[in-house]
Parts: sequence; structure tokens; C-alpha cells
Amino acid sequence: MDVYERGFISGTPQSEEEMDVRKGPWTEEEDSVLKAYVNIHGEGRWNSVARLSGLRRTGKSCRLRWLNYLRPEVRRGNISLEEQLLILELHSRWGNRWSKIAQHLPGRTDNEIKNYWRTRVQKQAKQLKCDVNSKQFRDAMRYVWIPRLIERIRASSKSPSGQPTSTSNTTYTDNISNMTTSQITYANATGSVQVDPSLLPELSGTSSDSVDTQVSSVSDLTDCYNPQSASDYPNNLQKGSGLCQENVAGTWGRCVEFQATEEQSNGWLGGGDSMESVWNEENIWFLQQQLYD
DNA sequence: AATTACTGCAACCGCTGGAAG
DNA sequence: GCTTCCAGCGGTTGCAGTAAT
Repeated sequence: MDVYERGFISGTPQSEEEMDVRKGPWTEEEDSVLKAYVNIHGEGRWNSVARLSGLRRTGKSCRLRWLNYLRPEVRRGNISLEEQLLILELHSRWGNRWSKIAQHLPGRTDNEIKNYWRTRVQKQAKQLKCDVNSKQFRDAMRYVWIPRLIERIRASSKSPSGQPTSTSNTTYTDNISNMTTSQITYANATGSVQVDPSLLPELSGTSSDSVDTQVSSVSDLTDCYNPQSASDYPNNLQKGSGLCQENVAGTWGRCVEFQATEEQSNGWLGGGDSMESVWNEENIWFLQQQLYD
């Protein structure tokens, strides 16, 4: 699907190079040209790269292709549970600062993280029928999703049959499993989040992907929150305490108990830095160390 | 097997801020 | 101080692959 744009201003070609600008997916040949050029001349000055390499692409396009795909350090593949956790946490602190978040996930690009957020997290919000920036969703993520992710990581590290997909993950999950309750529930400073692993469905050993670090539906919020049935849920969250129950096959079976102070319930994005107090620098540092050391 | 709907991702677009002239 | 150029960022779009019907 070759699409070319004519680079005209007032009917006059701007330059020889801009007469034919290629758009759309990159070919293997283009990739190797760009790779070879950057390997020789280095990154930066992308307009020059585009011009001098002979690629009929814009500098922007070259930069994007290099940063998101061709760079040797780019990690491809599924976002691990640990990375999900870090993304959720960092997004809670910085909002849509994708590039900043990406800096803390080596090998992951801002584009990839942004896509993850849009396709996974926003989907959850949609399924919960609430805005991704709403208090309900933020609380649900804070008190349900993140604890569940942590529990999953713990569970996968403890699973006898389970083998984490990478050595770094092994280290990470081993340490997660050794985290204290207060570390895992990480809200104790201002309230409490009690998560009983036995109550969480994916921790019962029935989950086929319990050790896989792929993005999976098990980390979905909707697993434990049925908006039709759990009408009290948002109210309870807003009150700062209550039970988050999940409706599985029409029965109320599992719950995550939580208590939240008013301080905790204050804005997550732009409305305050309550998560900052919950997820302090030490925790972030810890996560990063475990992930990438 | 064919069609439709959905999902995930690569790439583009527009805007912003900083550096250089 | 103003203008221009460029890199970078976040939002959006379009398409390919997959799942559902």
C-alpha cells in the first residue's frame, strides 16, 4: 500500500526530496536502509537522516520507526504483569506522560505503553461504564486491580509448575513473593487494603496462565466488579470503606475488603498526589530494581 | 466457509517547547 | 525580541489479524 504525498506549497514543489513522501508501513528494505544509516551516523538530526539516506520518508517518520521498532534495545512482546503494575503505578502519578513512564520500563516505547493503556486499561473503564479518570475507576484500580496484579505475581512465583518467562522476572517475582503484607497492600500508611489471596480466583491455581507474564484477562477489573449487580460498589468506594464483591456466574463469592481514608480518595490524576503517598519513591525504586537489575 | 465485529498495534498528525540564527 | 527549524510528545487513525456468528 504505497501512498505518496506530493509536497507542494502553492502548487510549487518545496524541494526535490519532498516531491514524493512515502507513507504507510515500512518495508524491510527501508528498515535496513535506516538501520544502516543510523548505525553509521548515529541518531538525531532526523530530517537529515531522511534526506541523506535516500529514504522517501519524513524525518519524523524515520525517528518514529527507529525509536519504536528498529532500535536494538526495543523489547517486543507481551507486557508482563510486573510491567503492567509499573505502568498502572506510574500512570497514577504522572498521567498520560507516556515518554516519562517509558523511561522507567527499559525497552518499552512510549507508543507501546500508550497502546497498552488505551487498549487494556481504557477498555476496563469502558466495561465498568465509567470514565478512566473517574474516581470510581481509579479506586477500583487501586484497591482491586493492583492488589490482584501483585497477588498474581506472588502466585506465579510460588507456583511449583510455573516458570517465569525471564530471569529478571524470576528475581522480581521472587521478591514480590517475599514482600510483606504491608508492602503488598501498600496502603497501610493511610488506610488498609486487605487482600485475601484465597479469595482471588486466579490465585486458586486454576488459571492456566498463572505463570505466564502475558497481558491477560485475569488482571481485568471486570473479573471482580459487575456494574449491573454491584450498585453499591461506587458508593462504598466513595464512602471510603466497604466490600468490593465480584459476581461470578451470578453468585457473590469473593470479596476484597478495603478501607480508604478521605486523603486516599482524593484525586489521582491532577487532583492530588495521594498515590504518591501510597506508592512512594521506595516502592517504585523497588519495582524497578526487581524488574531490571 | 463466508461474513461481520472486534482488537491490537504501527504509523501519522498536530501541537509545543527549545535552540539557533 | 522575533522567526524558523527541529525534536519530542500525546492523541488519533487505519489496517491486519483474530474471534464470533
